[in-house]
Amino acid sequence: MTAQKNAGGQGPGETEEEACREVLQILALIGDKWSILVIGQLRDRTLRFGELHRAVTGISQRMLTLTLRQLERDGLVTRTVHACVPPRVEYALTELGTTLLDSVVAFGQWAATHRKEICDNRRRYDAAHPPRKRP
Amino acid sequence: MTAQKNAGGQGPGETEEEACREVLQILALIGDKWSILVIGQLRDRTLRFGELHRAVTGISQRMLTLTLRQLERDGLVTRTVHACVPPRVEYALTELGTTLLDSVVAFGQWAATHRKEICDNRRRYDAAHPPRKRP
DNA sequence: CAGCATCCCGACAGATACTG
DNA sequence: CAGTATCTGTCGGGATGCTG
Repeated sequence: MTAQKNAGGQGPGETEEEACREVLQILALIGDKWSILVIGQLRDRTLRFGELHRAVTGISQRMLTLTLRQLERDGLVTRTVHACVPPRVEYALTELGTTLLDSVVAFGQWAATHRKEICDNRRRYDAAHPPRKRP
Repeated sequence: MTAQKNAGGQGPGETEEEACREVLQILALIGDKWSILVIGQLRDRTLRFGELHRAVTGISQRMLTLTLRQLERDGLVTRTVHACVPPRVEYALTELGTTLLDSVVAFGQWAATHRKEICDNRRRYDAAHPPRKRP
């Protein structure tokens, strides 16, 4: 099925290399510590900056801003400024953002399913490979 | 569906917080630039260290070693040393590793499908938000 | 061949202070 | 309230050199 293979396929002068890089770049998005957490918070309702800041425990103001900017840039969230005082800025998931979240959750299923197994593997490995002795 | 919710669920004294952290940690695994590339190379055959080094373009010896150690620790790949000279070390995907790859590929579908859309969004955003003027 | 040890640099996260 | 600006420390990761 070439149509399948070419879903989101390369453009005319585009190499597979380039496409691969882009995909990796997108994968990195979900590896990002904060992105998924922020998106997760926006799952079922729009939130204000401060609400997000409180909801995502541990994130700094700076990181929240940067993360939101990136998500906005990618078209995963919308940023709506209400012209009033005090300022009121609301963030919401776009449809694209929702589909991303769904996919990530699907992958999260894998992680949840194999979490224990992986942790066990780690413990076993660490037991078998003790931290260097210094005689 | 509580059974669903508890797939890979928490142990006795384990908080949801901790479980969440672990899942995030696993998600970070695939955000890692090299992990997926290495795993991808091992998709259909076992490879030697040098072969991997050549196959994964751009990776440094150091990063390849570290990546492989992490994957081995997590039980995603096996490391087999053949006692001969010159040394011969072979890496292969475990079953767990295979299921991970499958899941990642599934997510990769999402990325491939929306790649263009995201890139367009970025271009549009960058056009609308020119890099700061300094008067 | 496979891989560990060391040095080193740039990127990036956190804290803090200031502004529309 | 919702940011921006700046400084600073850390840390990932590349290059290099040495071993089993």
